[in-house]
Amino acid sequence: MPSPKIARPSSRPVRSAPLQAASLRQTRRAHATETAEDYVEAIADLALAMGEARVVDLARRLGVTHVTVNHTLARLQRAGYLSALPYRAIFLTPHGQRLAKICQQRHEVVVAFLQALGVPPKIAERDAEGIEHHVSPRTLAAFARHLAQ
Amino acid sequence: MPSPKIARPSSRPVRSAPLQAASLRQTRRAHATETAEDYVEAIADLALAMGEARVVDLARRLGVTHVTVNHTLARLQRAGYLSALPYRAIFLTPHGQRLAKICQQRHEVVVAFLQALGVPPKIAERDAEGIEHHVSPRTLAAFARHLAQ
DNA sequence: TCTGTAATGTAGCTAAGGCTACATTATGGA
DNA sequence: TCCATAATGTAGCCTTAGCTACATTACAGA
Ligand SMILES: [Mn+2]
Ligand SMILES: [Mn+2]
Ligand SMILES: [Mn+2]
Ligand SMILES: [Mn+2]
Repeated sequence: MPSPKIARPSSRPVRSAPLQAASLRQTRRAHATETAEDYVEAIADLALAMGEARVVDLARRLGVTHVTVNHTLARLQRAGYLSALPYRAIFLTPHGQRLAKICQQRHEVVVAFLQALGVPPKIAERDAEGIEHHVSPRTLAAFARHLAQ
Repeated sequence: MPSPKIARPSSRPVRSAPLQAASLRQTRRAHATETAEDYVEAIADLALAMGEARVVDLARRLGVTHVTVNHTLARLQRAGYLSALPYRAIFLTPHGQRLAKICQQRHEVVVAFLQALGVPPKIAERDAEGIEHHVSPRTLAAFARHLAQ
């Protein structure tokens, strides 16, 4: 063992090790589902806007190459979020549709909330794309409450 | 080419493909620096609380094994955030200290802001751990403004 | 009907960030 | 002084998520 372990001389609010560890675990868990959330949301958006979701459109919207899209779609199909046949459009399963709806709504609330705080629209959109995945139901409710004045 | 590309029959606010792609790129960029931010913040906290930061303490606080800590520390050392010698404590470089200070302050603002909205402390802490990395300067300023009433 | 080309798919690479299992070192206390 | 053991380090594995380069397919229009 190194040595002292004396009490901290600090004044800053120091989170306990267990709470911080739990928080970081939760953040990593959120990142693990983040890709699924963004993909199903984009697929639902495209289906609504253009009738169907194709790989190129997804690649354009997600800012990645079509190779990355293909690779990820295979994983999401294995996970049961969507179905796809070679050279055909992509369709959400009921499971994927449920997730998409939740994500669309949460996305809108986060963007609206940031804009209500005075954040410019494009910056609000940018920040929301990351923030949304770390907003718990309680926090989302607080955002909605604030929006309703 | 598939076919129609007819105008969308929707009413939902649909973000443009370029804006959404840019937002997602920014989110991925944030995730790339997120580990560095959490590590230097934890190292600064530990240095203050216990005089020095050791691998076991970091592992406990970050909720990962000491192997993961070692691996990541090697990368962060290469990136110039910290210095470490085998079997010795870890120290932040001036570069790392600068980043740590920014992250500590931002973290506190985000937590305080969520709590001010009525989010319970532990949930605020949990969500903040993820949200903080996606809060732009403009949004952080908006949070601070709201805190100052 | 045929075909040029856009869309889609595949092979194979990189890096980050996790892990278990095992090896090595440092040191507090007997 | 010396050693048990906690701390630290290393080897090697996995998954996700990017990429380039190249192969294949589908289909709109000539
Ligand atoms: Mn997102
Ligand atoms: Mn979104
Ligand atoms: Mn964090
Ligand atoms: Mn994130």
